Amino acid sequence: MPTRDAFTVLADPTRRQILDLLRERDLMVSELVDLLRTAQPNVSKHLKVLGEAQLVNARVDGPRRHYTLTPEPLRELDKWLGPYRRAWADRLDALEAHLDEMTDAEGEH
Amino acid sequence: MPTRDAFTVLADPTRRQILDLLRERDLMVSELVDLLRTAQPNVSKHLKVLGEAQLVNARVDGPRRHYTLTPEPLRELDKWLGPYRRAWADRLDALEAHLDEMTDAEGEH
DNA sequence: GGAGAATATTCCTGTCAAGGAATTTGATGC
DNA sequence: GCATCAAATTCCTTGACAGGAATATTCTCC
Repeated sequence: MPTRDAFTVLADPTRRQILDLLRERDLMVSELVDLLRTAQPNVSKHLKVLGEAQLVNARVDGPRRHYTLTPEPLRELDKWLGPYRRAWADRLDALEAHLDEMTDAEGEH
Repeated sequence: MPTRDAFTVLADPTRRQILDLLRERDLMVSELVDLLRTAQPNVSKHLKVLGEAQLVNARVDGPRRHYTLTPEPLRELDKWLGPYRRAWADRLDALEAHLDEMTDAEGEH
């Protein structure tokens, strides 16, 4: 099974919700089940996918497992986003320039 | 059909490639077909999805359409990423602190 | 208005992934 | 060792979606 890339993993809303929850604090599976109101096997399955993508890590504690967020892979996403940040900044600049131009023109006649 | 969110739209590698290409300059469909080496109908379909997600915009020019990147929706993604940036910065800080601690301990004996 | 170009749409098929139900594995305490 | 709790795995069904092939639309030019 080809391990899925970060984009694919994040496409699922339940998984994003899990990550959001783990940002606050570590949680064990049963806690996630309560918070997400979804069946335990599904939570486990999503955690497995997240684990394969290195986005979470499990600390074993007897029969329980405490899951921790390991956000490093998200830096890749951040990196991908970089050039686009520039792109939308440029668009904002262009918009501003355009507005300035209109204001100038208005002042002129 | 419920229009897909940014995460879902970006999960497809071909669509990301289209966005990457449009970052350089506007392109018409036939140019994208050449660059992507994929069939024209598929390109059109992906462009449609990207358009619904407001990630691209078409300028009509006779029978051609020039597609432009409109990166604004990506700001949402950037926003989602925000708290995680903090999270991984914290983790780096913790790591550094830990290394400092080890160095200190080493110096002490 | 007909031909031909550029692009969009439709139909079809295969694949993959999510969720439900049931079961299994693993660890603990008695 | 057995009952029990926590979590993982398996099996199944269903829906979504990407890609291919064929066709339809829309515009331009003569």
